[in-house]
Amino acid sequence: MTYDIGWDLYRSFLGVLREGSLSGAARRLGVAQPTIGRHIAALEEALGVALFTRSQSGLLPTDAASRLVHYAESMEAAAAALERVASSQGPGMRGTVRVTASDVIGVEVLPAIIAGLREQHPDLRVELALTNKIQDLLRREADIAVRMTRPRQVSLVARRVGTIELGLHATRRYLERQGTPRQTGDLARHALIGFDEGTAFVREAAKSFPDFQRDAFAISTDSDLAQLALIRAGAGIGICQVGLAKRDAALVRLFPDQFSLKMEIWVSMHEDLRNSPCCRITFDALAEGLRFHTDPP
Amino acid sequence: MTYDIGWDLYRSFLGVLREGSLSGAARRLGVAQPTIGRHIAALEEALGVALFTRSQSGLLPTDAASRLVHYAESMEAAAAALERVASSQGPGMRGTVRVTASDVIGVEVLPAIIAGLREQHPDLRVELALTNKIQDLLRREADIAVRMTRPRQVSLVARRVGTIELGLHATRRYLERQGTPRQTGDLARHALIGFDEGTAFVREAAKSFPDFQRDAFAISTDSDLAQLALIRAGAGIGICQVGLAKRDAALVRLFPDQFSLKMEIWVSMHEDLRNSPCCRITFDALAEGLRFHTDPP
DNA sequence: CGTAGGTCATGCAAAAATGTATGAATACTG
DNA sequence: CAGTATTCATACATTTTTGCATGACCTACG
Repeated sequence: MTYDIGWDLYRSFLGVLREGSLSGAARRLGVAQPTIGRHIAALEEALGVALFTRSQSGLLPTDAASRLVHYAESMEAAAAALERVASSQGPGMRGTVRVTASDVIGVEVLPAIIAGLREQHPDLRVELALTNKIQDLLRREADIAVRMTRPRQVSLVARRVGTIELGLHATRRYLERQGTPRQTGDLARHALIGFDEGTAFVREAAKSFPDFQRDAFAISTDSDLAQLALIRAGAGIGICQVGLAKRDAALVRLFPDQFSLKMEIWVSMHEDLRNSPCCRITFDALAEGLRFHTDPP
Repeated sequence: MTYDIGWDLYRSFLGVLREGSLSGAARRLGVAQPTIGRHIAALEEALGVALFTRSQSGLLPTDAASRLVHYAESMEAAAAALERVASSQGPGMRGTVRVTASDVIGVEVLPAIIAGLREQHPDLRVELALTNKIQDLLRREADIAVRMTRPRQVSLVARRVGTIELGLHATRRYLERQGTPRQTGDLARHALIGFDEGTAFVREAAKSFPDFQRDAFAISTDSDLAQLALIRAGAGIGICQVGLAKRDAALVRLFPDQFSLKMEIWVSMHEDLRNSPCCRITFDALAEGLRFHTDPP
């Protein structure tokens, strides 16, 4: 039934969706622009559906095309997973493992763990996908996920490695210049660093802290990394992980009793991957490394 | 990263896995045999892994290849789902819906429901995949599943439509010839129709009925349809759905009190498909039709 | 308002993939 | 045990696909 449409057409389709133009997709896929154009035409012909409205400035996906994105992405994820598994065949601990985590964890915590892991296993490749969007382990968009929430899906092996505490911080230097707030109400007179839109979790959590609200923020960004960098640069007072702040002698924690937010850290992967030595050893290394970094559960 | 391996290679790879030979895959995919051979060679080259051991009688997948099957199947399922969604674009109730169910349900119950549905919506195509293996709705191997167990996966919409009772049956004619067993112990002297290997569920259920055990079966098959046909043909005494037996005046139920097994019937689909008119209307038609056919939950 | 940089579409040549035909080796079968 | 029907591999012709070059068009910008 599906044997008359070449799968390469779907690859080109996805490329055009990603890049928004035939030319862009051609560059990305390493082929010529007319080739992509012909692929799209062939696919539209085969499916009997218009996928894009052509224009000189690019191609705009139709509603029909938008409804098909997900499936093309599934194919891509499966192809990528297949390649990763294939790369891990052969003797020794060789192969590629794709790990997803949040920005901050990925930048501040994981590098040391991964470095240690790769020191022991030089043939192990690690792909680090940093995003706050939860990637789908079932679709194998990633092999291993480090997340702040308990995974709900079945057929995942998940381990709770510890908890991370968030707290209000600023640099010593900032506080010397601007004065140290004595009570939470004083925060209103300070440069607060906060979120812009924020995730559902963040918005919910913020409700508990009436002095740390959106309209009070002097600087707001949804990049957790930028918030951390701003705090470190002495731009003001913001929230970051207590564990990270402790490493940095220049950072001071404020109102540790009133401002405290604890999150569980989970490492999870698809249960099928238990038999994959690479994934398993990476899983264990992440769990152990994070256990060391975090507070006990 | 995955942009140097054409997806068509995976399609050929899957074809060879399915058919066990280059020639077979070529026939299935509608191309020539050397083409498939070159595809496999190219894929092995690109992945750096031997996928098959060649022989004159066909190709034997290596362990490495076996570990990759799943991902190629995922791609195939995604491609098929994409095509189905594409086919449902456009005005009116048009499109293709893939329904999976067990053999017996699919042969004895669903045809009437599907016929009625298609009478109302002639442009609706239905693919009926009959298998006792639970197809993965998340991978979109099917759009809608009719199953005897409550689906455990999240992100599925599931409706319990009723219960089905299984009981011991035989034809009136058989009983006239061989005599009607008066007590369950008499069954040992009869031609019992039962399962061969059976599923985990069946083996578990069978434990409750000491007189209906594997070593007592005169005829055994794992095809539920064959069992039903054998009962109808008067070959002996076997288990079938009470609802089906009632339709057939020639069938008599035995030991309705001692032999009774009730199963819940669930209709489920991926929650994303609620927005697909075709899937939704098929889902509703199946739920309503099955509700009519089954006993209340 | 003209230039620069981007887009897609088209004609033609080159390259690549495919198909056909054939050979060699194995497995089944009467 | 010979004959038939498989299989995969190879050589060569053909078709298909792709790439290149170009033109037409739109947008942005000085």
